[in-house]
Amino acid sequence: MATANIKEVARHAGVSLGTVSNVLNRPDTVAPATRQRVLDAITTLGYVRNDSARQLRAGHSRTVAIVVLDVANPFFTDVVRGAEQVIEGAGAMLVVCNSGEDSARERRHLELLEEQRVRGVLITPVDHGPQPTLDKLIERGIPVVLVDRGTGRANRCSVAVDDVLGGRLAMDHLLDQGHQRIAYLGGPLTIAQVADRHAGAAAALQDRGSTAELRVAVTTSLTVAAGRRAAEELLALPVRKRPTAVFCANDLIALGVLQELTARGVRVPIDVAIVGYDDIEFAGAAAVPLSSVRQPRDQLGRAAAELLLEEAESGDTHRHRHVVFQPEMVVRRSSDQPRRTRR
Amino acid sequence: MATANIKEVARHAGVSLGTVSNVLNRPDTVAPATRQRVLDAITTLGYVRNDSARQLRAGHSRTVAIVVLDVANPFFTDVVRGAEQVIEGAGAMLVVCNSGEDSARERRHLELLEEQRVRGVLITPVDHGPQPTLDKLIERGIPVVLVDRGTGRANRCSVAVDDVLGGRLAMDHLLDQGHQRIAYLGGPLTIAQVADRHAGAAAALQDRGSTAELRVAVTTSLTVAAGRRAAEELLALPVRKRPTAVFCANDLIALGVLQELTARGVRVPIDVAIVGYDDIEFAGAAAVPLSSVRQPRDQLGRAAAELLLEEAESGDTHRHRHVVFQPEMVVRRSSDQPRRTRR
DNA sequence: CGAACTGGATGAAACGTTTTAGGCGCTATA
DNA sequence: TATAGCGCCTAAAACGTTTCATCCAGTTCG
Repeated sequence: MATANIKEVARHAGVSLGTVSNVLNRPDTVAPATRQRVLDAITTLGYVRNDSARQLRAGHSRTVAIVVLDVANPFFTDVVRGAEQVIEGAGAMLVVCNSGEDSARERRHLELLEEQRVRGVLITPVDHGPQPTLDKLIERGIPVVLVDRGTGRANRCSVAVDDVLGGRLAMDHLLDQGHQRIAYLGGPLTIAQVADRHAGAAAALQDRGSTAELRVAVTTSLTVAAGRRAAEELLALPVRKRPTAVFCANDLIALGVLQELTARGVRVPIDVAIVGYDDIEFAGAAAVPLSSVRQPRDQLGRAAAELLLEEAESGDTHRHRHVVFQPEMVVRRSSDQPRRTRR
Repeated sequence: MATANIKEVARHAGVSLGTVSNVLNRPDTVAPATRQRVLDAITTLGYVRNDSARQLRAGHSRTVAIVVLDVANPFFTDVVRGAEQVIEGAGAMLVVCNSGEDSARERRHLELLEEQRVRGVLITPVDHGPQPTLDKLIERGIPVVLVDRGTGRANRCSVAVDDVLGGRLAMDHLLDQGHQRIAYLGGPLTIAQVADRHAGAAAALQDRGSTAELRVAVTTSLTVAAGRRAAEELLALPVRKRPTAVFCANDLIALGVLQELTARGVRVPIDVAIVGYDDIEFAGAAAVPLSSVRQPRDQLGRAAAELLLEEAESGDTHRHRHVVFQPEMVVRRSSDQPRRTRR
């Protein structure tokens, strides 16, 4: 119970304290016989390294934190899995913190992480404006990598997916299918992704010189429930004005829309086509498999983790980088229904 | 950059080092004027407590870890959210570790957590047999609470949901609807939940003296893909032998089944009824909303966290407890189709 | 044979806290 | 006027590592 420490191990093995430390950290510098004696002592005493002491000495820990907006959002869980691979491969530990889209919680987490002198932080910040707590981390020399948000800041690395391109891809697909009345569902528009995807859709329309109409319906959040409500509003429109296709800012909304439409007897994709965004696992598993814009989520996590480790190791010589991935259109049944253009 | 420490703060404020510590930990024991001087010094120097040193002194950290089988499984994310509330309410920090159903990774995590002298561990262990790494933690005095697995161990607390009851509820519901050929889908059977839910279903059958048939189809995992494959196998049966209802060990399987069946033109619930388990968010959001056995997931997380904190505080006087929650049958469209009993 | 290395081990310092025992100057009490 | 008590503060001892400067005994080389 009274946890054995390195000193007791040393005494037990009949060597000095420094030698035990060498066995632990530079095994090749100690003679095989001695090494074995120390290892034996370690196992018989059940010694386990005290990481607090080690960190205290080292000045920083070996854990990397990822602060996500919502642990329950499949997008982030995939990013986490990607980051895990890299971080654990480097012998460090990834801990997941959940801000729950709440800046106060985010701040509290960052403060605690700073106290813990974490090796680095991967974060999708709640706010877009100035981020004093984050800047403080950076000043202190803790590497920060922005995930899927805020590309373009000079004092930190970032990884992101080209949301404007994603919006284009979705819109091009729907236009290819001959849709003339299209709705974009998502919100709040203060979220950069939501705005960018819409910008991409609008740009696609303009580039083609299409006469199609793109209407925006702003939702209060990016959830299934919000999707249901948005669908209700669509259904309130007279059929002639009703969009024949909806492009949703994420798959949760799309699933909500899908559920509400089918519940009300509107056929997908015959009456209304749906395209989502993110391509979460459940997108393909929906009763009407959902077309979606796929983001390379685990790559996003991996790239972020790699940038972080790189910065943590190279220190001052590090030059911040901004990696942008390209999304991909995945067409499934929910939008696979070409229609005649109506004049 | 060269992080200020408590000593510099003391010098800056013209007090002793111990006084600064008192301002931080027992503010009321220091005279208001001095306190203010110290606080000013802290802000001007941008001092941030070094948690490693604090932990080293204290002998343990203020973080609690939760080790889940899969961060991407909505069941666990909800448990995490419940636990978070309690842990953060107590001023501690919850970190999420992902074992990914891999005992090696689980072990590695536990070892690192032990090195970090975490305050406690909430865990759903990968294996059911003896758990040496976990026992080692307990011997060292680190509280461990089992989550949804392994109730009945003497040396640790646990929280769980009554899976046998859950199986009963589902089966009773299907029998009430008049089904005579029912399949139970899930696996591997070495997972206690999978076995218990089946046991409950079988018990319900027996208690009623029903003549209905309960066939078991074992899957290799509890995923959407496994559900699809299981559905394929069901479809291979001649229609007369085909079950009219399937009870799935979890919602992921149920969603997979639902997708495959509808893709193959089998109508749910008219041709085949489906009942899932867990009632994840997507269950209600499926195109045919899924009947499911709901587990009080956040309560599970909350209760686990409370037990943990209790144990961490009371120390030796603690008596281990095993909390069991009761599941609830949520009937939705996927099984809402009474049928005439066929003889 | 002396000098220069070398592999292997040692001892002590340092990391930044918290805590404990005590010190100092007052005031209230007997 | 002693004494005890109190409020406020200080000094020093831990906590368990890692690292760095040494040291020692061989070995190699000129």
